[in-house]
Amino acid sequence: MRAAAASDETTHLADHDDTPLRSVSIAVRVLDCFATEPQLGATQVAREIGVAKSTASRMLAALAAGGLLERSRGGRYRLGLKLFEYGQIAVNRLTLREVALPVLCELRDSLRETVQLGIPVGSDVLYVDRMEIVNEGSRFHNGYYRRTSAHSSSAGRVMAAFNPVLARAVLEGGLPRYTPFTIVDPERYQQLLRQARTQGWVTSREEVEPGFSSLAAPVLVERGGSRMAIAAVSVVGPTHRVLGPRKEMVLASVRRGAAKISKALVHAIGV
Amino acid sequence: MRAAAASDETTHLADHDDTPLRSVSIAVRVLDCFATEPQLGATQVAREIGVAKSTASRMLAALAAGGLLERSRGGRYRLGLKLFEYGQIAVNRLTLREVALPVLCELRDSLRETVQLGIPVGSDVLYVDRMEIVNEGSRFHNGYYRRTSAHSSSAGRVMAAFNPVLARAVLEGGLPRYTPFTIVDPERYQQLLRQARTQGWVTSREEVEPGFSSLAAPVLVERGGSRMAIAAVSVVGPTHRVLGPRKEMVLASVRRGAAKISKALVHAIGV
DNA sequence: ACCTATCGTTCCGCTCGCAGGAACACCGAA
DNA sequence: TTCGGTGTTCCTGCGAGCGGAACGATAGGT
Repeated sequence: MRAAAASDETTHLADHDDTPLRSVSIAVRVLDCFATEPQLGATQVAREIGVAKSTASRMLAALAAGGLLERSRGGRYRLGLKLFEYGQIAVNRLTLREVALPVLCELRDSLRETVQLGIPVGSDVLYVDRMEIVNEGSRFHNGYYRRTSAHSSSAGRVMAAFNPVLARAVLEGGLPRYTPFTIVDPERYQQLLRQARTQGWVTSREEVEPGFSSLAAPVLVERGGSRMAIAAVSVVGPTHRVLGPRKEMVLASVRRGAAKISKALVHAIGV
Repeated sequence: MRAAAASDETTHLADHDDTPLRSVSIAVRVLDCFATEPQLGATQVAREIGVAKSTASRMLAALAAGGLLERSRGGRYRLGLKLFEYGQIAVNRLTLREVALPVLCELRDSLRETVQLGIPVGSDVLYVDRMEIVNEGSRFHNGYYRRTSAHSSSAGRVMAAFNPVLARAVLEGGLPRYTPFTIVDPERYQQLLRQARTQGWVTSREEVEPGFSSLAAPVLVERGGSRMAIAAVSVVGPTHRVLGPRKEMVLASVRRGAAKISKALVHAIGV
């Protein structure tokens, strides 16, 4: 997931030493630690990024003073709500989201299933919007809005089919396994991409989380003469509900919604 | 916001002079600039926080290298999507949100109006969840999830009624005017708080945005023998839809939902 | 097309903030 | 209580980074 330093870790500070502002760069790396672990102490952070314990402690205190981190009981730290606040500002600049909102709402209401809007980030898909419904009992708690590897989710795969940059990033990043159904063979994956390219949609049968499946259609924009995916609309729910008898109906709705967003984006400037 | 450290101690006007990690503290202040202005250049940031232009430029470059900022055309910067990603992680640790999710979904579906879940932050209310519906044409575009002054929104006022800390923060922070209907008189405000305390709910008639009104009920938890508001459920929409003939029905649903969340929180540990 | 005002970036030297190690305070478990 | 663990603080030298000025690039006014 941290594609930046994926190549070769090598504890000596080679990884991106061209860093201006050494302490700021350390601060960012401290923050990055919390992407995988919900809460951490000074010692663990120091070990993770390879600095002195005192340095980590000071850094944590400084970030907490700035509101980017918060203290939890036991002197440990966790990401602060200020990040949520700023994150909302960041994501709200996407006109994509604004355009997609009514379409996603309508989809959610007519299908009565959870609807997502994902965009490619590195070799992952980041869900920038999600319209939830109540799932009696079980819930899709893959974590809200977390990044997901683009090869296993339907949204990621359908975007890769229509986005060479993403496809290459996925293949270079490898295909980790999440469930027994996850596609991990690059050859098979590319075959699925070709298939997706011709049919214009993708399903993912319990490849991310057992019991849950999804299907997705791409949001396409004209870019340099060809149509490229900049986002995808996906519907996720218990397998029997989205890939069972309702599959054709759900699929038609999702494709129609994605197409509507694509069309609306033509008249919008920017992404 | 910075009110956290503004309690009383340390030096008088040097509001951030106690800084550990000077450059990290500057970096945070740079980020803070983007809370009000969507995109900024080095010169504006330098002027805003009072550092040399070169310093601001280096800081912006470092933050962009870390993904907290992104470059936009024209060499300017804006908040990066990584903040959104981390922000989601930060907000997902709130068990409040998890508990509230099904209730909010149900409210949204039965009322067919936009439903929000807010928590107090400083003297503001921060909306940590929002269930949207399609509002034909006009939309409540107060900006998703932005903080709102707690005195004018129904969620903020009902929380203040059941949360002395928030009430004091609001009164100390002043009551800015947003629309001709905004309550700006502290005396009148406190009277409304007393009224809210007895009736257990609050309405806000176009006090935040013309044409839109809301009503809210508090999420209460036992804290030190008395019941204190830690959140509020609010419904917002065009005035005639939420405060018109449907008002009593909407109000009953909101109060029932908030009570359900309060009850569910008793059996949950943490916040 | 020229010129100019203003932007963002880079260079450089002096300085002072900070990394690092060790000592300290503290908590929970054995 | 002891002990291994934590987070925090104190100190010092050294080098990272701040500020000022110089440099290209860009845009708008003329």
